Amino acid sequence: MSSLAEVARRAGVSKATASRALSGAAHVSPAARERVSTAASDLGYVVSSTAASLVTGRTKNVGVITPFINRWFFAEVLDGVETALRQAGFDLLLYNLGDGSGRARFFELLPLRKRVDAVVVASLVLDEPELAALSGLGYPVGLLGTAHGGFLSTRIDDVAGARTAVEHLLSLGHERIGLISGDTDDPLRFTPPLHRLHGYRQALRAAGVQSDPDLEVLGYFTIAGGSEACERMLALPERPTAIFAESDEMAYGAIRALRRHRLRVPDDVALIGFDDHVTAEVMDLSTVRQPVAAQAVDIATRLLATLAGTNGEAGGDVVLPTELVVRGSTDPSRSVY
Amino acid sequence: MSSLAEVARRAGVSKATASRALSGAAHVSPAARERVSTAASDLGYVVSSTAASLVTGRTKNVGVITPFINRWFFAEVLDGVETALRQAGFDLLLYNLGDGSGRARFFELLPLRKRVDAVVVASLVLDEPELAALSGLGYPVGLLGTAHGGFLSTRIDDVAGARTAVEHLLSLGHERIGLISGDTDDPLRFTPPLHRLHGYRQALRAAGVQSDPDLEVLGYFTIAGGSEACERMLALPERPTAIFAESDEMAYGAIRALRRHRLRVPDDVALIGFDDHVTAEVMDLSTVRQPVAAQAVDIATRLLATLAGTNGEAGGDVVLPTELVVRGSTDPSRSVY
DNA sequence: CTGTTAGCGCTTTCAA
DNA sequence: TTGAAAGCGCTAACAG
Repeated sequence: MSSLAEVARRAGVSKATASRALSGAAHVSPAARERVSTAASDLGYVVSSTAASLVTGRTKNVGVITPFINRWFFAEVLDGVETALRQAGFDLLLYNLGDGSGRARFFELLPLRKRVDAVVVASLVLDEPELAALSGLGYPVGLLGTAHGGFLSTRIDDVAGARTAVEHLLSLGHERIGLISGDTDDPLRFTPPLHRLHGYRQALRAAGVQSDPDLEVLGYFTIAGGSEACERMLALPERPTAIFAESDEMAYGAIRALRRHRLRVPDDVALIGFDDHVTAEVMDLSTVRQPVAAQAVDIATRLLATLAGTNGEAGGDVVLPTELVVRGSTDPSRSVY
Repeated sequence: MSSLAEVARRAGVSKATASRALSGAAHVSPAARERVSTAASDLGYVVSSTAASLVTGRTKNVGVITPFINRWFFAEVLDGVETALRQAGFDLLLYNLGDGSGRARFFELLPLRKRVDAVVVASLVLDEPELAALSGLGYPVGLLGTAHGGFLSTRIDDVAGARTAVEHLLSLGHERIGLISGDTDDPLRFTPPLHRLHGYRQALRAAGVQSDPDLEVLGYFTIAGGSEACERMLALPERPTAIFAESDEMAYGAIRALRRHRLRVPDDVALIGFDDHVTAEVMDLSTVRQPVAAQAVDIATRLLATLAGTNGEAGGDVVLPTELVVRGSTDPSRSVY
């Protein structure tokens, strides 16, 4: 592997000039620039990012912290962030928390210290010590899916999205509407569970519909959890005529449970999810679409702008719109089957 | 951010001793070791990986190259690899090719040069120049999903897996079996399309069933492609009684098409996929399960062992088993609905 | 426009 | 067991 010194020697210039030419800096004669770049390509030279980082203090790496990777939402986020970073010449360093202990270890050790220039936090609700730890790093931090004073953030309005879903069911004449929810008690989880629950209750209240605690069942944001939650609702003395699941994946679980009970969707029970998961269309599931990749690109781009100093005081918190997508699971006339 | 020099000063030793103590090297007195580690934690010291890399030549980074991120298979791979790397104290640098031009740019620039110690290639069929470029890097390379002489690899037997799927349909009495395939013409794609096609044909031949080119339809490994492929088969003068889709996602597309035509699964057309995608169970889809995370962990672990010099000549190519999973899409008696 | 010089923070001989 | 010193490859003043 050739070094800058060899390139400089071959081009007949000093290391400084070679460095300037290669980095596209000003004050280099066209002739020198030309000879340097020829020498570099002849030698197959690549700058040692490690040596460059040591002197500049910048790594050209952005750390991305996720609670999971193998879930549709996070994979989509990673894709969006990676695309934005790659375009700007940054590398993506992936930190997956995996579970509670992984999370604790991460915030204790902060393995990304001195390894990144900025951090993207994907849909994690951070507690105060965690936030403090991240701030203490001194890097710009971008939050995706949540907002917190002083941090850059991009998200959707989960409350409004949930309200839209429930209003759709109400407009169809349903009043006994079940909710398959996430866990709001665990303070370390995402905000969606909390916000989508609020939206659900708001919509019912606004419509003058009495809410029933029995109809709010925990589904843990998984297919299996959604299935069990639905089963529990179906065991009620008076079962719901419609269900809002806080995620499409929980809605899939509900579909399974409903089919087991030989109940037809939407004739016996109407169903709407949230996300517009990649398979929602084939499942013919009505849902509230959220722009995942767009959120990822937005936060990454703005973080990069901050790093480059070109942010120009652009607002700290961006809220992207959601959209109701009506399919066969609430409207039989739209059923594709 | 404190430096090694400050730690050394605070502990009353030289930088050399501090470095040795911190890295757990031998020849350090217990007393010195103790004082150094106290000083380090007092100061909140973290080694500058960048400076360390510059002198050792090792980065503690592993590059992972993927064609996509936002597809179930690759997200699962990333998760497995990340877990294995994290455990060994390595960071994961993500390189997503995205498309043909991204791929070309990647192999031309090789942006991971001087940034990683090893490379994992996830389910990409590399052509000779690409393979040469990767080899030329001088890093250990691990292939996931394919094998190539001289490289470490972990994969499944796609031919055998496909054969199993088709044999299952044959055992059910089907003879007119359609195939929804991937694109075998594009030399830059995965091997699965090619291998699963072979398995399909092998199984038919072994059973003495005449294969029909009209029944082999391109589905491009997407839901939409699977749907269109199925539509085309249903338009044939004599439609198939069973379909093998080379991926679960294409099978989902087929389910959609079949429902549109009011055909029942499996009564009118039996259907089997490949992968055991996370939603295959809720779709009640029979399939051939492949251990994705296990493949990822295996290749990452062995790559790390090679790096550590502890590989001990462990075989270069590991083939993990697949498993037939029978559900309601081929066996009505097992239907969960 | 170009070259000289001084480190960035660390590991690793080599000597003591 | 410990320390001094020499770089790893590069960038960024500072002169010229």
